[in-house]
Amino acid sequence: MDKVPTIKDVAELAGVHSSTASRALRPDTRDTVSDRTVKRVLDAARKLGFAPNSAARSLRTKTSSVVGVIIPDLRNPVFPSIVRGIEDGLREAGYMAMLANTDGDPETERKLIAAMRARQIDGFILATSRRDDLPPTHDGELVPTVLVNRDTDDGSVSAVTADNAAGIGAAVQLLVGLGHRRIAHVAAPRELSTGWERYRAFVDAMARHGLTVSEAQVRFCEAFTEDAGRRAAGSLLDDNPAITAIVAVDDLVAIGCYSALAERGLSCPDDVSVTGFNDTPFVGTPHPALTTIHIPHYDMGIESARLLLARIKDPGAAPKRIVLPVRLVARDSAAAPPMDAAPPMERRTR
Amino acid sequence: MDKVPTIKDVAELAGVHSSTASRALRPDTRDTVSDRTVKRVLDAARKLGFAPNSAARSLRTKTSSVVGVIIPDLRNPVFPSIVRGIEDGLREAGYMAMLANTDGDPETERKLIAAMRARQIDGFILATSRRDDLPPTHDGELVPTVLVNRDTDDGSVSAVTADNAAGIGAAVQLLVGLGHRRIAHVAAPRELSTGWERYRAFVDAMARHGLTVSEAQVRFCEAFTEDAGRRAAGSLLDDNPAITAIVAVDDLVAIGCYSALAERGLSCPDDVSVTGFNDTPFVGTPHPALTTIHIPHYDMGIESARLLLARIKDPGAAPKRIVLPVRLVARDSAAAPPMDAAPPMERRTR
DNA sequence: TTGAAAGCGCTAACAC
DNA sequence: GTGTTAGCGCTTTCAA
Repeated sequence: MDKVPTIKDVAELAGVHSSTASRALRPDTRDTVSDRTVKRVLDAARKLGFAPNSAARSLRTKTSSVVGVIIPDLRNPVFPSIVRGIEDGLREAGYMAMLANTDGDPETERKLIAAMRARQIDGFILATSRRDDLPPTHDGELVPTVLVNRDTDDGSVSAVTADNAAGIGAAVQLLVGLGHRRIAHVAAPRELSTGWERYRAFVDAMARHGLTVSEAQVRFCEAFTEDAGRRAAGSLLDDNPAITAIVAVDDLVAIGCYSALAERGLSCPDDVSVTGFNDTPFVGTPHPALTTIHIPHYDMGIESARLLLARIKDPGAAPKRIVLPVRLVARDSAAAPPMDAAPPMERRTR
Repeated sequence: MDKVPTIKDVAELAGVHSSTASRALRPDTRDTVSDRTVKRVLDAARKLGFAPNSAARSLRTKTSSVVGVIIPDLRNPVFPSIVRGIEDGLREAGYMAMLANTDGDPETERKLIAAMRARQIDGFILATSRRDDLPPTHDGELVPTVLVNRDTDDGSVSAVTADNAAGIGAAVQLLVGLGHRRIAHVAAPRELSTGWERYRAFVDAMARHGLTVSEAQVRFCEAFTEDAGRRAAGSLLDDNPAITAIVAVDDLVAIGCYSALAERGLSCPDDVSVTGFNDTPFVGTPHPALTTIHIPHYDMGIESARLLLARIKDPGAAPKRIVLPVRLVARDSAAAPPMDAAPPMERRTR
């Protein structure tokens, strides 16, 4: 009915000046005002249903309590939980999330960041970074930024990631323990830290078991999609029919491997074992249930929000990297290799 | 390095007054300025990398080109695609999405709406509404709002939904065609339009086939979750062991029905058929692959964004309701009832 | 402890 | 077609 109340209305009702009302309203300046006045102002604000106009506040303070969250595509099942965690983490502190998707296109990302900057955003959480990306700047000033799930090489930006090395290590160890020797890797693009780290981890883990990795054992696919996984695994299988196990960089890619196997009349896990990464919702239900590496999606979101809020408060602090533990989830897609495939001596050594 | 450029800097560089620069910069007022001046201003803006400060603009115009998107929980697999569609629909028009989750709590929703209002949001897309909800108001003024996936009874708010009646009708028809007669329904809460409409559609569809629905054949679960579905189906099965098919209100609930069946040593589809709703990603992969109703998630998002933008432009227009078509996706979870369960005459009539 | 005054960057009357 | 002026609602010196 009446117009929306401003701080002036509150001040008037409380019988003080608007600047005093402002001081009384904000917790951080509250102690410069007498208790009696604070109470009067707060009462008046409550009575009027006052909510500060954040545009006006932003204009003055150049802050907005809004954070930009940029991801490749929300439909990739890794992201919903991460974003949910971010939202919860931000909300605790009175911040909100502005969400946008890039489909992995750097140009779209650039535009989005610019558009969000113009909207006075206080910081960014990015799940889109490539290894060689620079942190976003605001006319020379670094904008507080945290990366989730991905990381950059130079380490100049804070990042929250899962322990890729441990995860891939666990997958390789499981397969080797099962008796596999000819293990292949379907990797993600080298430009992405997730792809690169997991690839490096694969090579290292294999080496730890005395196994070398030839080029023919690895395929880099162009994206984290089922279809890319299907094609990469197909080419791998065709060039290299002797492989008995595939470590996929990601669950979606692993499901793509299932298709490649099926197309060639191969059975998983009887002919070829497959492992995934992420423990995406519902990967427990396909047939066979996918053995994969669980990452703490939600917690990664929460942590990245906290880290960003800390950076916003203290932009000078050194960048921090948080690596969250992962866990092998053994299901049905990894089993012992077929009889004729494994070195006889070691077979079935449980 | 230099400060971030304001419209004054642009005006100065172009040799005009800031108000002229403002007019030249915005497409809608551009034609009140001479072509020569427009060009000069645009060049200056480009050279300086000028982006209008949206806080200042908001403060003046009371608009923000930001839309609030409020959903129950992003982790429910219906939402990612819808939200993605919304984001794409908004972006076409230069709008952005602010996202928040309520976990279905009306109080959280209320607070969120208030917080977003204070942030000068231009409108809301809500996937959280209960049937008796009122549209959000801004001190007496209705805030432009569109509902997605859900609807309210009074029809005062624009809404984009899937054709629930047709979907449930198709599921019932499939099951009846397969020979089922004792078909049960695991419904969602009556307070939600999705729950209520699908329940009504179930009763109607059964009637169309000459089948009446007793109370014992229906359970309302408290939420769209696997666990709620498991419990509801369990109680249904225990009270009513003769049923041969379950129409679930939703895929998550249907997967819960799988669990209830398994716990009782019953097989799907051999003993009991199950149908879902939504055709959520990956429900094609569990065992058995779920027969369900596909809804156009992404398009629902796009449409709701467009509808909201139209309402923002013309708040006076009558509320519009868009019902998008659905499609039965027959997979493996619905089959003919067991021999001894179906009326002999009609069995296996193809 | 409080008030006065200025100003963030932009847009919209109004005047020329 | 363009400039002048005022002001959106808030915070923040500065003075009292």
